[in-house]
Amino acid sequence: MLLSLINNSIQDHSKQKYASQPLIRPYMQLSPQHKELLDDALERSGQRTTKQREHIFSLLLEKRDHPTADEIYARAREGMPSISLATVYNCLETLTDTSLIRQVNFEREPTRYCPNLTQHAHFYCRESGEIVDIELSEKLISELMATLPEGFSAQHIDIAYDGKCGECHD
Amino acid sequence: MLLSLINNSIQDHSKQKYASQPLIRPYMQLSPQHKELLDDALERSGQRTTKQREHIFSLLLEKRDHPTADEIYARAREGMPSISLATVYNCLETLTDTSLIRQVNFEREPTRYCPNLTQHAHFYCRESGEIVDIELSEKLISELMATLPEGFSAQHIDIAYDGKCGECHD
DNA sequence: TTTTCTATTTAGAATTATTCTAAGTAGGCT
DNA sequence: AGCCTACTTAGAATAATTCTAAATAGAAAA
Repeated sequence: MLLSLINNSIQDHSKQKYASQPLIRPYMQLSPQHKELLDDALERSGQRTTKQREHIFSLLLEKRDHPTADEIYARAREGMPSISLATVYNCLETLTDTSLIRQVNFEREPTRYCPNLTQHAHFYCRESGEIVDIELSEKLISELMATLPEGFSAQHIDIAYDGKCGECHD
Repeated sequence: MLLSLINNSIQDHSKQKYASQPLIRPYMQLSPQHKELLDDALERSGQRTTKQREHIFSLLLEKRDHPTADEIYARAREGMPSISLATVYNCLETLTDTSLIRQVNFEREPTRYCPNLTQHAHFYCRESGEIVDIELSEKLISELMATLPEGFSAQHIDIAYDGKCGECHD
């Protein structure tokens, strides 16, 4: 299971036709587990699984950084040159709405996308621009919830640190 | 001291000239304490105190919600009809840079401005749109800091809850 | 299979918050 | 009084995102 997730990013070109066309990066390297996850989530909300949605989802799972829509668009075109930016936005919206990925915002910078669905915060390094996931303990989350006034209930807490990451320290 | 802050919002029209013009809301209701705070902060960073900057600052202190630039622009024009939106943006930037106010962002919505400089989180009510300051204990802040990996240091933590506020609960 | 029907994709226009530009203004300093 | 620079102003420019309308795809019906 763990292995299959890691192998996500390793491609098998062996089944491709002998290329008379220049070799392009094939799309859809989704593991069966992730494919099922995607299909189920889309079906549950009455939407179709499309090549574009699979492609975008697989890109996000493969390279686990926090790309913007533009960056995803650039990566997506490598394996699917005809995809449009509007479709990238549409797919990202669909994946977000079906809780397969989440959006991450820093100040008013372009929205970034993240396939890590565990409760976690983000650390933004001002030096390198790097964004790092910070796991949060259940205890900390419940303390944060307990801080709310009587009668308030939160569906979500968004926590963003900014400063200097380990790499960028003297 | 506390009284003078509260009285901020109460206007004294008595010193105005007998109006041959329609009476407009005068600007600059800054208490001496806040005036000094503003003057000092601006002077320290080599900038001037202007009518516009005083006006914007006083508006933010007077009504302690979390207005957007547009809302501030609308309020500002009541007492200063000739002010421009660009100036509102400029003033807000200056006040932010001199740490007299802070910016608050939710998702990619328009930036909001907040004169509360204590360490606090924001609660955004999806029902009423209300934004409420949530005070955070020192203990909680240091626990959040302690959660960071070795070698990381944060200048700032941005915490935004969203859900239903007390008013909007059944 | 062929047809039908609706969801999806696409290109490009539109929107919107914010920043930039260049010209005018104000007010402290010689 | 005149100069100098910071500030304000109106409007143009920018950039991320959403909208629009036409083309496409692929599931379901016939």
